[in-house]
Amino acid sequence: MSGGVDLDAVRTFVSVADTGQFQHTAAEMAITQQAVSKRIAKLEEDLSVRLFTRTARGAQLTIDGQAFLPHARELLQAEQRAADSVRPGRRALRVDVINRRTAPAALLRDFHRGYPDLQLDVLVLDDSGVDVAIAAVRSGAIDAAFRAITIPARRLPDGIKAVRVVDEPHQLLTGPAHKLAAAPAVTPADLVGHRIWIPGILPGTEWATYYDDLAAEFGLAIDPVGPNFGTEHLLDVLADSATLASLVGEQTRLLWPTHYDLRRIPLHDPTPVYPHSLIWHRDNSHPALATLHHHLASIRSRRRDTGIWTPAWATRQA
Amino acid sequence: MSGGVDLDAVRTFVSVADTGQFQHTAAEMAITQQAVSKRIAKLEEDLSVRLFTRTARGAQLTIDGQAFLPHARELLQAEQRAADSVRPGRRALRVDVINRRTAPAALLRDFHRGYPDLQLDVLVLDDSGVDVAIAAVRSGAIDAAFRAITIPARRLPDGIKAVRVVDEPHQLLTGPAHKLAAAPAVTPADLVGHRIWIPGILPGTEWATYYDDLAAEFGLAIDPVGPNFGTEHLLDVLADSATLASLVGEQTRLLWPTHYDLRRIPLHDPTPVYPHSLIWHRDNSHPALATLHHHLASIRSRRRDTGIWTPAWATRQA
DNA sequence: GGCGAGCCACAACGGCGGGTTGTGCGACTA
DNA sequence: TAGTCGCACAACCCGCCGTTGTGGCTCGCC
Repeated sequence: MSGGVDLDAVRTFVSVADTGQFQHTAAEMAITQQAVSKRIAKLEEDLSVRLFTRTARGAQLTIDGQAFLPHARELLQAEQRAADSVRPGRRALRVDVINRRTAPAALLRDFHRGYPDLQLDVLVLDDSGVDVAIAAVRSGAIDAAFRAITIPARRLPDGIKAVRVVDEPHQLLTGPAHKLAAAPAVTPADLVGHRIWIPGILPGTEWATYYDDLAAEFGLAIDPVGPNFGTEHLLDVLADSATLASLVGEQTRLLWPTHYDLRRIPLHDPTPVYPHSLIWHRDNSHPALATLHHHLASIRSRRRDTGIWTPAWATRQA
Repeated sequence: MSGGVDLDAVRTFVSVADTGQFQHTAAEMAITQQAVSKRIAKLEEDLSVRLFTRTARGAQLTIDGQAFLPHARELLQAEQRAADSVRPGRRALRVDVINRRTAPAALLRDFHRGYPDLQLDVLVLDDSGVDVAIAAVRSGAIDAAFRAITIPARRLPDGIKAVRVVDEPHQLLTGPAHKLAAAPAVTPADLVGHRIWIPGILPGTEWATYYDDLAAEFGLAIDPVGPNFGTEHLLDVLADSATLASLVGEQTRLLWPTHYDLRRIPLHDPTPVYPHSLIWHRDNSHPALATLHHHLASIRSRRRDTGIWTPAWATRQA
């Protein structure tokens, strides 16, 4: 029960399965036939199963070998993808999002669906904050970031570019017992006096800035404090509460038990939207970055410009 | 450019990423802290990238490390699946099909969709022929097989059971210039005098037996000979031919360029169906096998019993 | 500010895994 | 039956990777 599988052995196995002969593989991999024999033998011992039947003119897959083969190929491809994800120079396009349930994440899923051949890595930088993202883009560690730009455009570091690409409308999320649960739509003014609970927002982050401004603008009681026990817990509390509500992005896909009977209620007059900008470096020549720009250009036309609200700092941007 | 990645190093990497400390990982993996340090260092060298920033109270992922982490997890899962596919005793349910484009393969895809947690391996035994499949089931090398049983039920080896589960209707496949291309449906009798081309059928296989009987029954000219250049070639030839047609399973999903304009024409009065039986061993106690039986039972009711044709040997079965 | 604690890296050493060469054995062929 | 082809076993040996021992760095605490 060593458990561990040697990838070189797996590579050797696949080669033998393809060529049908230990010797071919030996030549191909520039080792001796005996080494191939040993590798296969060890792999068979590790898996405690026989992979080939040795005949006088080669090796033939056993049924176990046939079952193992596709998994072996998949394993090697996974290794390739893993190595490619950090390969300096020609790695996957690396894009940062604030979190995986916001509109940009959904947008990137669509992008990936449209260009499945492009290597794409979506990641969530641990320390939230635009500065961190900008620094990462500047250093070349990541290729792009979807963030809300809370600082004036002219103060961006040299070479850093940013364009507002996605406005994510917010919706009110309530349980069935909430006073606004039956409303077809509500305005921000309707929310005055109601408690809005958005747990897990750390002070000083983009989120905090946005919700602070939103609360100040409309006189709302947005309560960002309180421990974040995860989305499930939030939904759990909302489902039973007549006084608490929350705000979620329109495209945020949440899963909850049907008996929770939560409601999503659109916001109007105006609709608060979260302004996501794409941030990238002027000199970044990653080919997939151009493709991403292209993809975004085809989407940007769908953006609404009237009836929406954003913080003052967002309207100062290009 | 060693290229090869050591899975033990990857395991170590993931552990350090989770715990945040080399020492924790060392204790967890029952090795020394120095060994962990070396493994990570070597992995970083292999990938020529820095994965952690070492601090005074632990190790923190770099951005490259964050990008690598999900791929590393995926890689380890792939290793697990590969090992599980042959793990004696509790390996994945192993089911043989005649080929991956027939109805049983589609059925297994549905089965897998319905029970995604079950480990399932679909394989195509190289040497076609029922006997091979039966022998494999008998030896326990595979758990089940979808095959056409061409021998009487009573002659099955002891312990081997078989039940006819899927009848796959055949359709005529023609190019736009074919004389029958515009017909909404045809009968086998309509095919007399037309050339039916089904390349790649080896003599002595289940397929050959079936098509021989079909041809004899209705006086058809089914031409199984000729080299098999692959499906693309077959479609290519059909698209341009006014005299050649082929037979395909109703559920066979073929992809062809739209300008080929190929037609699938149902067969009636009677509809030739290919009788797939599930073959398994009475004493096989693999839990997923019971689930498969359950799944099949819920489907079997959809089988038509009238207006179909099968070879005589098929009707002799239970 | 100095001292101790915690955590990681470097150095020297040793065992063993995995490569090599050399040889043997079984199967198919002429 | 001799020859060839293809894989396995044996002996050897190098290098990798683990160990122990130690040093350096950065905290936090008195």
